[in-house]
Amino acid sequence: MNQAGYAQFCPVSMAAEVLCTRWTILLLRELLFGSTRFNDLRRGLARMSPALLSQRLKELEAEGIVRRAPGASGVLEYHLTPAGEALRPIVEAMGFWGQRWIDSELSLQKLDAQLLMWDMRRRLNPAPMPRRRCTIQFQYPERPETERLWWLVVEPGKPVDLCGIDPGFEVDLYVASDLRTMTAIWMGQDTVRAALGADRLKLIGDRELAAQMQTWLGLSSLAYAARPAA
Amino acid sequence: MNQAGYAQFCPVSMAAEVLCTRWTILLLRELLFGSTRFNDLRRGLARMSPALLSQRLKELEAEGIVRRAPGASGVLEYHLTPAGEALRPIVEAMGFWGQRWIDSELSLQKLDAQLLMWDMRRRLNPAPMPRRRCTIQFQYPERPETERLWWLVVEPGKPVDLCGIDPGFEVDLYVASDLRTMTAIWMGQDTVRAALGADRLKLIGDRELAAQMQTWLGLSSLAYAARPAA
DNA sequence: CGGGATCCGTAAAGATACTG
DNA sequence: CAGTATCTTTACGGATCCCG
Repeated sequence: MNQAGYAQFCPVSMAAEVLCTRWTILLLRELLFGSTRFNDLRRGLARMSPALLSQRLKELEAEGIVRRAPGASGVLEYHLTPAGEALRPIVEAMGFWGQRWIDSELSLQKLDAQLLMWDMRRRLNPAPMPRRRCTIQFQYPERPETERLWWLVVEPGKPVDLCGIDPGFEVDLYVASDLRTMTAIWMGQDTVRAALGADRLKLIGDRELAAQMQTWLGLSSLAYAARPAA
Repeated sequence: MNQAGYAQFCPVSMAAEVLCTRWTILLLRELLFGSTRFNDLRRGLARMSPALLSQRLKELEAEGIVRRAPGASGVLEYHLTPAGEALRPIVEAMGFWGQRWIDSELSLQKLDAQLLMWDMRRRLNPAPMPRRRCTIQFQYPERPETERLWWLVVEPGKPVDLCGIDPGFEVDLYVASDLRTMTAIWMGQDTVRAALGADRLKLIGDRELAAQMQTWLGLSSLAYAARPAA
């Protein structure tokens, strides 16, 4: 973006020089939503090359938005500084605008199972689930093999685990739908109940877990801006 | 920015595809601040090529953010649609963030007399001025010739006029300073009184007009987010 | 496996000139 | 006034490789 940027003293211009380069807003979204490690960031930014991710992280560090430091385990972690945390209203405002003014059909043409599952892992609410390990398998039968099957493993006291290959545990609940339906539920444009009723979603297994799905699933943090169906 | 964009259903991603291309945020700033014509937009975007400006306007029109139509005088005008007006919180949030977190020294290294004067023309408040035509000349003696002298002509009932060449009227007030000082005043980081006291600003002419300068000058619409001097 | 660096082809943007 | 046309420079994407 730079070769001296826009050369304007206006603070909008100064901010745009920092924020409006390719992938930067999405990288900040991942950091604001809690990812801290290089390869976790990559999971939310599937089509961003690692070279560019590395470059952007360095730029954000130089601009005082990101701090790079080894975490508890000794592995490098990237955290937002106060200046970076202060960007949250901007990223949220962009999300709300997108929800309100972009045709949801356009969004639903850009399905991404990895991004959806990764975001679900992050927002899943274990509170209404049984106090034991629960394994939930998601099936998207129409997708290519690499993104057809996913497992979420929820264990009390541990972070939720997302697997793309069978973790070997007995499955408590099977969730089957097309990826579009699950994405629409996640974005607040559809509901578990409506999708079940219209046969776009099937739940097989633990009755309790199935009944509570709308609750433990949570929703995208941007879902509450959703436009009511036209 | 595109070759299929980011390929993510997330609304932040959808918004970023629209907003985070070079010059787009600054173009929206100009439209949000009230410019409607191609060459007026160019005045606020000095280093943007007309080819790219034309391209961006077409893109924004295709995205439903800008409407292109002939104005009352028959000349083409660009206006924001409701979807475009809804972007105001985002652009404002970026301005506030820039004011709060970018070192003002960095901003003041990107002085731009044309941008400053054009913004002053837009925000000038004629209310405290005499009820007759007033001509104010600004001098930036250290600048290259093309941006050294500016005239603001304020006439009751007419839009404020900005000239880069002598309009020929008798000057009511001469304002002389370095461009940095006037920009800092405009951004709320300095005041007329302080600059006068420190001899960074000189006012010659109508006493009344000079005394009221801080009032009729107005300030950048982003000035109230200014960080107090360290 | 985490965290990158390198190389090369393509796409976007800048500079400048020109036009209906 | 409201843009095109053309040419050069820069940024980005994608594949591959490296190293602790």
